[in-house]
Amino acid sequence: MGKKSENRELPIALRAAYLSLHRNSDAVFAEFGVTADQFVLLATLSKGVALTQRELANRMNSDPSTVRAMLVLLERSGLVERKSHPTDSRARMVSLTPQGKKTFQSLWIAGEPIRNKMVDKLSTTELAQLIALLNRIAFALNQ
Amino acid sequence: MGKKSENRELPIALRAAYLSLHRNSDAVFAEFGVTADQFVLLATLSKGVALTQRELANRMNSDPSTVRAMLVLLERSGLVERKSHPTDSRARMVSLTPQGKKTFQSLWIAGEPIRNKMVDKLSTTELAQLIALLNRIAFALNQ
DNA sequence: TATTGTTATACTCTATAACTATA
DNA sequence: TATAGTTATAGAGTATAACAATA
Repeated sequence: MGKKSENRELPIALRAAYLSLHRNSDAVFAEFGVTADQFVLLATLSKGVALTQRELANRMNSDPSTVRAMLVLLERSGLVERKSHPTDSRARMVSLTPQGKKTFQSLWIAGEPIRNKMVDKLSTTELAQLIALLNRIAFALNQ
Repeated sequence: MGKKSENRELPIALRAAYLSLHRNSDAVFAEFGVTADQFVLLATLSKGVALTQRELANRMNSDPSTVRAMLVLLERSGLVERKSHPTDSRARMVSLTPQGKKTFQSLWIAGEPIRNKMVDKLSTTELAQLIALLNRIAFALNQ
């Protein structure tokens, strides 16, 4: 069966593509003192309103204690801040500082060549297919 | 442009799919005392002949010193062994021990539900497309 | 009772740079 | 000179479990 035999290749191909993306990102963001994973956190915050640490962890597919460790580092470098939640005094609202927003803009521009390199050789249709397939896999794995 | 706007989504989708795979794998392999990344190393060795540490690092898309750290752990748990290279006395040949081969077989079986979950909802064509697209992306990022 | 976040803790992966031994 | 591997070192992400405070 074709399917069975290629079953083995998918995890390897997925890993190779992700690691390449991760390494390229780390290399490009290093001059800003930011890691690829920290970029993801900043990008998540950049989308809009402040989030609780738990919401942030959920959206990043990460763990609350992992996110906390990252936030401590990012707070230390002045890119994020944590304020008390208006109604739930257990929670803390995380948001980008002005410097964090500025840095993120630079990071976004610096990362553009990577994003372009990924998609330049793909047609519009292929890109949409790829995203859809990846989302289906992630969904299936989380069931 | 459709392409430009979805440009942003691809890294996120790739990361989400990979992290789901990684977490599922870690969870399943934990009872064997093996991590997802160690599984990849063992799988690379299981394909055939012994490899030098450098070759192993290349095939795993990893770094020689990272691989060394992993090998130290795997040697300690008795799953791999390093013998001197027959002609190049600088190099060391890494291979699975008998116990390593046995454990890998168990790991391979234990991981089957994960691999199946990934592909069950995909047609044969979609699976082949996905693998091909991922490989193209990895290639492009390494240029 | 359940949930948010913190703390303590530990492990793994990652990678650079300096080093040795050899090719 | 270049290469294989080691060592030292450091940092970053990951996650579990126990805990306090609050919902």
